[in-house]
Amino acid sequence: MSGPNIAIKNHCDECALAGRCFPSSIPKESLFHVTQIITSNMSYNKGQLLYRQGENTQHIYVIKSGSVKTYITNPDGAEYINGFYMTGDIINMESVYRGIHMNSATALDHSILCKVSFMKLTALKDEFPMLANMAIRVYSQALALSQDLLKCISKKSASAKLATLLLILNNRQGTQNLDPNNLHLCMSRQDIANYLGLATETLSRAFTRLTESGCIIKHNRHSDLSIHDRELLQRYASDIEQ
Amino acid sequence: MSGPNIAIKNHCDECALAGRCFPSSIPKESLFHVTQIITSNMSYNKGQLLYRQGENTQHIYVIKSGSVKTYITNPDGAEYINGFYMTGDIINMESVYRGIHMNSATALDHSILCKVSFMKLTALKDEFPMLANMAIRVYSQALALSQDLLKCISKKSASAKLATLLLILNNRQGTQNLDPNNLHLCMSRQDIANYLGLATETLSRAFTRLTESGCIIKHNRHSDLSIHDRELLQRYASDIEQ
DNA sequence: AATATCTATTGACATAAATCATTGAAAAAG
DNA sequence: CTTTTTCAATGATTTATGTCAATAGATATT
Repeated sequence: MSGPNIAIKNHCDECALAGRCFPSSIPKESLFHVTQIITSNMSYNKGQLLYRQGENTQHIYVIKSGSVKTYITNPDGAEYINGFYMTGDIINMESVYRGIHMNSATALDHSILCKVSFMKLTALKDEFPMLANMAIRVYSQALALSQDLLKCISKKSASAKLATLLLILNNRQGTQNLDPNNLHLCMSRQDIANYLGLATETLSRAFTRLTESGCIIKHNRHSDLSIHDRELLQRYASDIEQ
Repeated sequence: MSGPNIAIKNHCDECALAGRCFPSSIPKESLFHVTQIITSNMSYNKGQLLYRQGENTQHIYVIKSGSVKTYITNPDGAEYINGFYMTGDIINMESVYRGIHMNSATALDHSILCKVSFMKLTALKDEFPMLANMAIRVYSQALALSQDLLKCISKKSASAKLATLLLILNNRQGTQNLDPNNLHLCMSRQDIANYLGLATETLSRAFTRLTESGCIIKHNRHSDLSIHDRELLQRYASDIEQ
């Protein structure tokens, strides 16, 4: 769907993310420097592994389109979802300080990413000091986001957890949808359940509940829904409706 | 307790945290610059509010000693713990990008903090480029840490959650204790329960369980315990023991 | 030192969520 | 187009956790 009809630009000065990405802190006439240190438009299929926890790494990844989940695999096989990321997000920033992937990442949709060497980015930063400011702003935002998502999990009831997640995802998908109430769930029920600390069956019942109460309308079984009564959904999210 | 017998140094070149804090990326002879942009050794009593969510902010805080909790207060009054922080940690980094406190912070013990203006830090960074690298490393580490703590919450059973938290706290307190198995819980049961998404009673029963099974030994009712059977505690943490 | 207050623990019971089993719908494979 | 596989939803039952109530151990106050 997101393939041929969107013209993917190789150069940062033509990229749709321009204002939200690192290059925005660099003068236009110097942008070719950045284009040189990135591997642009890497394409990943749905379900494809981007990287594996424990491997060496020297890059951060910018999601140009699509979506990604990051997760930790325990020795005993259990999988813990760290977060869901989408267009405009930068992933693997937590791995910079040790140079080792702190978690694994898999594409949830067909996704296009840019790969930026943080070594080369550091070098470039000496030439363009604003780049460092940008990096810190991006990091600060990432920290805030990760704390935000935490709210979903510490919530009490299953419906409240799900309602909170739906509101956050809707808020994050923002202007990407035509209808601001539309919501696309790129991850499986199992991923969501895992992330919220619920059994898939319990999650399913929570979906049923939110649907039957009129909060949301499901357009198909998996991924497409719209928020029908936002206020009610917010009440569910704060566990006022039980 | 941590008062008069520990000599608190005002200058960064004399600080015990030297190697782990921002100034470590600056040549010794230039350290006086840093000392000028920090407000050092601010003292907070147990239970004292450091800052409140929503307020304007221009500083990050370095914890020189003591411990701090950060939390979000919902409109409906519910309190969600974001995390527990201790000696060497830097807090409020998530607020840099908007200049507004994203959460509130309260001292859990008598604590001594340094307050660093991030405006002035940015200015100084132009003079000492390594400072930016340090900042990014610190941010990266903070992100990794916040994801680490996430594991506690998404864990299944109450005992598993608690066991995971105890192991993480023990790991983080690290060399601060004489006995590496000793553990000091600076936060209340309610804070822990809130953080783990449990009722205080359920948490209490989890403590009893870990105690009766011989994983841990409690030295008093509240805060002091030691890990007696680490392997068993780790089994509880991965939910192998039910 | 005695009282009051707060916090943690324990017990009894209700309830939400996990588990096991089944059905049904959609997607993938033939 | 049919078959197979995968994934989501639902039902019946068990279990873990939440809730309400009481007790006991600390700390603070008088």
